[in-house]
Amino acid sequence: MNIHSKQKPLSTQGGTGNKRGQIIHATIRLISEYGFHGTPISMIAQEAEVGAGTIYRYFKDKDALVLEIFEQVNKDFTTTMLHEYDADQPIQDRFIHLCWGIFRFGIQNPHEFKFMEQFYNSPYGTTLRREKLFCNCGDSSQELPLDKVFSTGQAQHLIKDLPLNALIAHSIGPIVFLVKDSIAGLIQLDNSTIDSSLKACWDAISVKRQESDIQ
Amino acid sequence: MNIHSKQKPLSTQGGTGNKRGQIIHATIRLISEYGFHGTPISMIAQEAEVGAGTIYRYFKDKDALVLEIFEQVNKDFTTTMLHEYDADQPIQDRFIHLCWGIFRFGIQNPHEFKFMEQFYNSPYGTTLRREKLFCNCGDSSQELPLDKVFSTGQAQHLIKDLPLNALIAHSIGPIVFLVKDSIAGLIQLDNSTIDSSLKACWDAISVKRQESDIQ
Amino acid sequence: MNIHSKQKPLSTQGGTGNKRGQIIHATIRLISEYGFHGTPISMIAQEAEVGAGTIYRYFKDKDALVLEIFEQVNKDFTTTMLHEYDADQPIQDRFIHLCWGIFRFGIQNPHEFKFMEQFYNSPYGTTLRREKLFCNCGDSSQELPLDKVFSTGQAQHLIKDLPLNALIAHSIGPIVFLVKDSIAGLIQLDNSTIDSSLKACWDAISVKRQESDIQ
Amino acid sequence: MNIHSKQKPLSTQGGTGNKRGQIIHATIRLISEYGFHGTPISMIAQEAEVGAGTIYRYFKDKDALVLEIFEQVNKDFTTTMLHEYDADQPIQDRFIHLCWGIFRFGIQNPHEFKFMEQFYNSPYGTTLRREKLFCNCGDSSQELPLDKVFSTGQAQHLIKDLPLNALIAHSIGPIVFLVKDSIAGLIQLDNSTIDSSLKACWDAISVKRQESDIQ
DNA sequence: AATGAATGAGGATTCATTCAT
DNA sequence: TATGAATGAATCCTCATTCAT
Repeated sequence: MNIHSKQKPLSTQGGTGNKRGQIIHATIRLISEYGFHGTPISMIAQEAEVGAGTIYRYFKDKDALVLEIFEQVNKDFTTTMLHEYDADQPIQDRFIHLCWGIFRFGIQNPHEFKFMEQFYNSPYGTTLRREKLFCNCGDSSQELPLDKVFSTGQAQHLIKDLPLNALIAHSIGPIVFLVKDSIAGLIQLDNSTIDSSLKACWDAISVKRQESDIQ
Repeated sequence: MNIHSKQKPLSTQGGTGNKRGQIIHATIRLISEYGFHGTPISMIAQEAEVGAGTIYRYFKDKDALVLEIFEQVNKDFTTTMLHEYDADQPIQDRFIHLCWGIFRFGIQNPHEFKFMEQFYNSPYGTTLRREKLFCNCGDSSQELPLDKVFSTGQAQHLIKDLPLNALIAHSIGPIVFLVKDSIAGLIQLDNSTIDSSLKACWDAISVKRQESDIQ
Repeated sequence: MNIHSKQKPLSTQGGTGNKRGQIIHATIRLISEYGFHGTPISMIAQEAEVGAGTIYRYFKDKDALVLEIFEQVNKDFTTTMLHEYDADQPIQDRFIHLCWGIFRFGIQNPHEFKFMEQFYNSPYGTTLRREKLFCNCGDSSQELPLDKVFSTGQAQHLIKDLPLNALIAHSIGPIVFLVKDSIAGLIQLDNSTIDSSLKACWDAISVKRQESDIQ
Repeated sequence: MNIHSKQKPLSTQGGTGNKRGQIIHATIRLISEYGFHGTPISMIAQEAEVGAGTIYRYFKDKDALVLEIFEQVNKDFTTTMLHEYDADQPIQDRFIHLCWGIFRFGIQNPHEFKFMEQFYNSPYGTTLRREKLFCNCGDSSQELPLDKVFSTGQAQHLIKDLPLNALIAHSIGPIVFLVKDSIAGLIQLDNSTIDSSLKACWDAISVKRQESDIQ
């Protein structure tokens, strides 16, 4: 199976019913394209082929709709990253695997990816970040896998001694840019391009042990 | 003078009057925080301590206001990047200089920086990108300095043979992430952190000449 | 049945619902009195006992509301004129019949009549006239019954050889004035007054056959 | 001198100064075209090449501006009608003379004519009419010349025994229609057309003495 | 006297949300 | 349960009027 093959979007697997799924999909598609404020409930209702009032049977209000979708999409995102992930592999392999997951998710779920971007660049996102920082409420208490890779890699002196945020910036930052460009049609993300990009990411964060040490 | 020292925001230097400047600043501050659609004209008027109608004396409508500010901020951004830039320096120095400029601009003009981010993540930004791509109208015909560095660096086999978009992703992507984190208070961007981050960016895109060449 | 007896205004017969009819009636009443620009949507909403937003469920915007009403009223007007009209009658009878129709319509539908006047004296009306003149688009291609009467009457040398516009001016001009005066309470339009007015109209446009014939 | 020859508009002869005249002319031109509500003060100021505030030096507010202009135009209108009027002539000649005046005024002062029309078809006009009716305030107490012609003509059994309003409707109604059509370019009002139209007006209101006399 | 920048009340329109069916 | 008509608060924008210069 190729990275570009279509697959049933994760975000509705396990949904409680059909209408709910239709609403979620419509919301993702529309918000990913027009943004939160550019997407009226009426438009969602129409795209979902559902009455406007029906949306309020499933979600308290527009905020709740978006928030709930974000959490679902975020969960799906993590799931994709962790698919076939083996924590016993070497650090570099684990890093590459996780980053591949981001590419996979973004390419296979462009709407969901852009939705997340919209979300992070909205007041929601800011609020969420702060909450994640200051109170460890929610289920975000568990250490994220990438963080684990970084801390372990640093302990093994494979990864540079940069702040965690910086390591994330140097690995996820480029990928986000690339996936967005890919969705916008500005770049063709074939496997070799992805491979060399991931190599570049690794170059950015890894200690260049090989050159001096080995020899 | 330190990177963190405050300075008069560029975007109003040379403004035609006081009210106009107040409006621009208020808009930048508010949109950087709440986004375009989350910032009503009335809120701008209040923040600018100006009547709502006054805004329309200076700008045709809300779109024109935002567009004009974006163009000004973008110009200021380029100016900051190119400050004391010397195209005769070695590629790596030029790369570092330009990237430092981004950090400088983002740290000294956090509102402007977030404003630009909001802009690029809105339908405006999408449109703008497409226009830049398909028609080389406007004054965007001149090659951007970073692009020049990349193409020159590639010609000298100093920089990896990645697509231009990918090179940009690997240099600007991390910086944008870091500046945003810095503005959000999630990381302290002191000079040494910036230096090591820029080193990481260079590692990502540069050919590791040393290893192979030396031997 | 007397000319002055009230009757259900034509313009809502066959309306799709109640609210729509309320909106139309309120609009006609208010615009007939205060004019297009003197009648805010909020006033229409209040008069129609309807939320302001409701109006936009039925009409795209204020222009569409007015335009649609005008077309309906115009249609009703024509219907009233042509009621029991017999094209086989002598010219004078046909002329009188049609003009009586204008009186009937104006007296029984004073608001609609003044609405039409407002419309014709607004930029809408001017535009409409020009369109009618220059392109025979729409369904205005069919000759109006009064025009037919005039051309036929001229062919029979019963009606003066004046330009069509002049004939219309001499027949409709006085009637419009009279109906407006009647609505304003400045004149009592009983049947005998109408009869003698119509006789005057006929005198204005008809060839005085009698005199010459006798001699 | 031909009816179509240009002449200095009456409405500013004897004005107190230049600015005032400019304002009045601009207002007439613009309101005649766009209507009262379609003509902002700012537009008048621009057309008059005068500061917006200046208008308020000469007129209390927009209402006063329009009202005052109307009174002036109305006075000019009467003046035009009465120009070289001889109350000792036969009734028909006097009638023709006065009606000719209306044509003259309308053709030579199309903006003023349309302004008056706009005025009469606005709430102002309605109000004015009522005031004219119920209280004989203002200087409207004097009998209008046309009224005098009608009453005298009726006394001489030359003019039909119709209500005064009806006589006005049958004489002014057609003329107003014709002048409006002329201004709109829908008809060419040369002298012979005007003559025959006035003949038609006379036919409408006059007793057909000839027929019966002959017998 | 003349100006036109500044104001804010008021107008058109949108849209999240409710509720009767 | 599902609907979509109805609502009115909130938004963008206009424009009559004021007032400092």
